[in-house]
Amino acid sequence: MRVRLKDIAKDLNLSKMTISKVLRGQTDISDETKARVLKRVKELKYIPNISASSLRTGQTKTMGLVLPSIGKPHLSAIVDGIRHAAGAQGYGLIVSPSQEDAEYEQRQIEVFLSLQVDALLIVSLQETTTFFEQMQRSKSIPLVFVDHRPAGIMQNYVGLHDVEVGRIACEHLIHCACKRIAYLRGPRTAAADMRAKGYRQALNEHGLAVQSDLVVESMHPEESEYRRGYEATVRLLQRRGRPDGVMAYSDMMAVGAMDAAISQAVRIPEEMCFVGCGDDALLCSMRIPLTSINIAGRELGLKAGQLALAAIGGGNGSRPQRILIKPRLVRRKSSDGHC
Amino acid sequence: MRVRLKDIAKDLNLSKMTISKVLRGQTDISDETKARVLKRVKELKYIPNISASSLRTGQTKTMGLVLPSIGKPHLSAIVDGIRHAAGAQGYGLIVSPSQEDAEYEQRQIEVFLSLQVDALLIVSLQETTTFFEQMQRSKSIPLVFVDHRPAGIMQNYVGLHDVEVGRIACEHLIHCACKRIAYLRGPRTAAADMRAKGYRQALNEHGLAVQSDLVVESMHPEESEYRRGYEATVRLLQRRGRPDGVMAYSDMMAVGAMDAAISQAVRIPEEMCFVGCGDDALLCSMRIPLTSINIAGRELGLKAGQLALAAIGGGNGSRPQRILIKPRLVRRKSSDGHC
DNA sequence: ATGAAAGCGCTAACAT
DNA sequence: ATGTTAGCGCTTTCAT
Repeated sequence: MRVRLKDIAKDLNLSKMTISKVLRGQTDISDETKARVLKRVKELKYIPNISASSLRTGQTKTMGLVLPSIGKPHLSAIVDGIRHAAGAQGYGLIVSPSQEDAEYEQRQIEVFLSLQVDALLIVSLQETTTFFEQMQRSKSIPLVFVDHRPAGIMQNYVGLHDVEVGRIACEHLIHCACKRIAYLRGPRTAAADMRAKGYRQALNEHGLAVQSDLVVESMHPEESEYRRGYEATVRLLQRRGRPDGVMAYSDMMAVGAMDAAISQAVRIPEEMCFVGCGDDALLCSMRIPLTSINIAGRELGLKAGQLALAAIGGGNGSRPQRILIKPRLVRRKSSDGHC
Repeated sequence: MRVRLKDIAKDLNLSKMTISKVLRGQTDISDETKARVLKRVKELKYIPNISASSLRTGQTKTMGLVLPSIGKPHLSAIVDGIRHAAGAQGYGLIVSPSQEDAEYEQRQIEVFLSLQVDALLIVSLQETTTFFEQMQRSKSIPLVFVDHRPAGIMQNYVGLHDVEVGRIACEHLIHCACKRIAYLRGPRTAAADMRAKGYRQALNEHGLAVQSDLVVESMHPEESEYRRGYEATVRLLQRRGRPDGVMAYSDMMAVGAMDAAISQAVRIPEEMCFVGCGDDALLCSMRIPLTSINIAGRELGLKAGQLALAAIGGGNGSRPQRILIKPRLVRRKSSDGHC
């Protein structure tokens, strides 16, 4: 049987209350007993039963994070940030992947609720926010949406400043003296639209025309990102007035794009500069090291965690917040020519 | 306040006992009340408090999984398998990343124990197994090591049959009529040694000599895998009697290796075949689609989950098991020439 | 077929 | 400085 407070108490001829007090750092205990208790607790490898204490206190000192998948490098940094924020306040973090399935996501959330987590962070797949509104009607624990925002959201949200992603990438290419900047834009999502907007803004602000045929949509969404980047670039290179700068929605598309250029003997970065997005350690260190937009995932996670903690502490007094993290550019060789 | 059994009971003029029985599918309840209860439970979005029930039953119907990182694609399939096994028996799964930190791993395990999970699955970073032995002395919940095995382990273990990884890759190249097969071997770990062993076995069994200069160690472990694969292959190509088959410890190394070959105008797969390992969807669909060893992560996870469940059910009667999953080859263009 | 009482391990509030 | 009592939400056991 697992060691309980009662066992330690009996062992030391004290009441379990005393042990409990020591463990929670109450001050009305003599230094001597405190030391004795701590010693024995360690020896016996006592591990408190959170279920029991939460029943009494209504707190588990644990936050739950639901995310779509375990395999995406970019989520890793976010998790790390959240974990750091949680740990700093003595909170634990438990995670649950929803396997890219919106319905499964809901079930995971229920698992967390039944485990009595004190706050819930969600990289959600839901398109709308109705499920969460219903949820908050019955039981209201702090809720923080991370990285992905369902439409019409009113709750806490910490995400990426997508307009800035597009703007920063584009401005960098402009500073690299690029005159004809192509954008391999990603899927038709709200986030992708924001990035395209940033791209256009940057061009405008620097007096460059937006040429719509330089913004390339994926023709075959079922293809790999690599191929999509590759083929889009092949087409761009056939254009009269070939682009001298290419920015892509993802690192993988950028890698595909660079390969297309290489295969046509285009020199990088002298003749053409490239910027990816994601700053994936693996992809950016291939062939020609790729300049990329770092999503600042750790900072994002940190902010999300802090927001959750504040909401736990602040009761319902604190109103929903919306925080956008600014990405930053990481320069590498793919754009280091004429900068 | 969250809805409790008592609330539903009051609402329906029943005792909370009756509600509890309905929820757990006891049979001594009239169909009519059962229907009434179920209806109301749904309407009120009742979510049971696992903390409370576990206190009584000693079970949370939840398994915990500790893994080094959230960002590795290969772990994703494993998690999926475990989750599937768990779900099939009505168990929940919660995950916790240890951020590649062995000490942090131990703390995560304690979080799970204090949360009262019914079983623990671990992709461990520990080099030895002493921490776990101590742990099991005080409180013995089922423990399953997954994918990575600390030295001298006596507990349940489900992992990859690493010898087979090396053998299958090598045999495939042999069947592709390769005569001089190089191996870009990975780190100096037990798993990597096993794979090298499989490679040698395959050569021996097919009457090919093991040429030690065809087994390449990473010279600069601080470099990216891509670069290591690239540079190793450049050196191999300078060799008198250049290899006609290359297998690599990872997909990324194989991609680097192929790039090196391409840059020297070697035709793939006509002049040289390549096999990677990991079957990473992204990497294998680049440039020249890469033949790779699929780690069968989902099956691995499934088995691990089932083992954990069996251990929960079987009490301590069931003795530690060791299960090795056989990988399988996924053919793609990089080795599809003269097969 | 339904319900009352007791108790799981812990802690808030109140003695001593 | 230490201990007692009661109760968190649930389920086990035993009535009714």
